[in-house]
Amino acid sequence: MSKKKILYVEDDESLGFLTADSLEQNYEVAHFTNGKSGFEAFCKEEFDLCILDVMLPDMDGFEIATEIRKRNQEIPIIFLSAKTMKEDRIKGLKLGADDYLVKPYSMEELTLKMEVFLNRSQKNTSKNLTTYLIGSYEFDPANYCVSKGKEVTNLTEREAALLKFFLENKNTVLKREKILIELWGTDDYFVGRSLDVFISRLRKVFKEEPNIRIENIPRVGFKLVLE
Amino acid sequence: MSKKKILYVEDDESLGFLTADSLEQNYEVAHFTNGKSGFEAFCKEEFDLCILDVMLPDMDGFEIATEIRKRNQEIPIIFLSAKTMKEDRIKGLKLGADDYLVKPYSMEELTLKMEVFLNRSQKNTSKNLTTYLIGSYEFDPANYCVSKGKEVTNLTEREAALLKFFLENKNTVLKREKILIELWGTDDYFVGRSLDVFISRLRKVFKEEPNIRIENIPRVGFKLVLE
DNA sequence: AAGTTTTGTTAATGAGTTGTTAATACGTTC
DNA sequence: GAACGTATTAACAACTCATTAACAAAACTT
Repeated sequence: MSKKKILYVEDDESLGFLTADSLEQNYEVAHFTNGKSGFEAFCKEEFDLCILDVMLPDMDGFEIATEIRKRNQEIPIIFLSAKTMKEDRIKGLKLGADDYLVKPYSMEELTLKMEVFLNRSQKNTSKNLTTYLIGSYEFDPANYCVSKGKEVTNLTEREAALLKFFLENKNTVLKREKILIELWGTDDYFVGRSLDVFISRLRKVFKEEPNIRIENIPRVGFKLVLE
Repeated sequence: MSKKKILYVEDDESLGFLTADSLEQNYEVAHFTNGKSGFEAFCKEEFDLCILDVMLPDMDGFEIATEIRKRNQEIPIIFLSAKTMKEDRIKGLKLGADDYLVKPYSMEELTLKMEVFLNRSQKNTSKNLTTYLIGSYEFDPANYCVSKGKEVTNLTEREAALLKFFLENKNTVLKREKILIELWGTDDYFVGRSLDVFISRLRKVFKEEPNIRIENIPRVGFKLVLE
C-alpha cells in the first residue's frame, strides 16, 4: 500500500523539520514554511490529509483551510496552535477542521489523530502487536505490563510508551531530542531530566537480564540493545 | 551474495515438496510439514523470509505468525491459503503478514512476491543508508558504532564524526586545517592537539588490522589508507 | 649533529551529562 | 478534600568525554 500524502504547513523551523522528519517514516510529507506556498501545493497536488499551523506568514492556517474547503469538503484538516484560545479552536472547527492540537503536542498524539482520520486499518503492523518478547520477558504495551513467567510488573503509561518506542527502534540510537519530541512534544532541560528518570526506571525493570540494556551515547541519546 | 534462507511451512505433501524443490534453485529452503516444528526452527535459526500455510497440524499459520512477530517485527511473512475468505486475509494482514497468496498460485507469482519483500527488507536494513565497510569492520555512523562480527565498539560523537570524515575522503590527504575547520570550526594549537588525540584513539580501534592505517603527512595532515 | 617543531601517546583535569533517589506537584477518584 | 498513583522537579552522586598537559618519538632546520 502506498504511503498517504500529507500536506504540512508549519513555519517554526526546528519543530517543523523534526515533525516532518518523524512523519516521513510513515507518510509522504510535503512540508511548507509559509501559507501561500502551502496552499499552492494543495492546488497542484492531491493530498490525503492537511496539517496546518494557525499562525503563518503570508496566509494563516484559517485562510488556507477556508480555501481548501471551497475546493474539497472531505479532506481531513488538523490545526496546530500555540494558543489554547477557545475562540481559535472554535473558529477552526467552524471552518471545517477535523481536529485541533495545542502546542506542544507529542508526535504520538499527532500520529494517533492522523490515524483516526486516515482510518488505516492495517497500519504499521508491528504497532498493533499484542505483545513483544524481550529476552525472557513479555511486554504488553496495551496493558502497560511486563511479565516474566508468573511475575508481572505494571508499568505506567509513560514507561510503557517509552519502552514501546525503544522496541520499535531496537538496536539503533535514538536521539534525545527525537524521543522527547515524539513522546513529550517538547525538548527542554526539564523534560530531558524526566527522560533520564524514566530510563533509569526501565533499566530497573530489566536489571536481572544483562543482555537487555539501554545504552547511553553521551550527548546524543540512547540505544536499546537486545542480544 | 549468499542465498537467502526461507522458512517454508506447508503440510500438503505433493504441493509442498514441489514448491520447496522449485524454490531451492534460488534459495536455501527449510521446509516443515507441521506448525510446531516450523516454529521451533524459526527460534533456532535465522531466516530472511517466512512462507506459511494457514491450515496446518499442531499450530496454524496465524499462530506461528503471531509468535514470530513477537520475536521479530521485520521479517517478511507470506501466507498461503486454500480459502479466499476475506476474514482470513484480513486476519493475516493484521497479524503483520506482508502478503497473502491464494492457492493455487503459480511459482512465478510466489517468487515475484518473495523478491519484492526480500529486496525491500534489504533496503530497510540498510536504512542507515551509509554503513561503511572498513576491512573486516563495519562502521555505522548513525549508531556511533564499529562492529567486527559480534563484537561491537561504541564510538563517541567526535570519534564517529572524525571517522566518517575520513571515510568520505579515504585514500586522500586531508589537511589538518581542513579537518579542524570542518569538525571543530576553528584551527588553533589546542584543537590541533585534540585532533591528534582522536587520531590516536581511532588507530587503536583498528590496531588489529594492519591494512587499515591513518598515515600522517608531516606538516600537512592525515590520510586514511585502506588496502 | 644539535636544536626546533611537529606528532604519538598516555594520563590528568574539568565541564557537562547522566544515574539515581527523594521530594514535590499534579490529577484523579472516591 | 483526602488518598492515591503518576509525572515532574530537585538534589546530589557518578560518570563520560573533550580538552589540556606532559613527555616521548619523529621529522624537519640549520
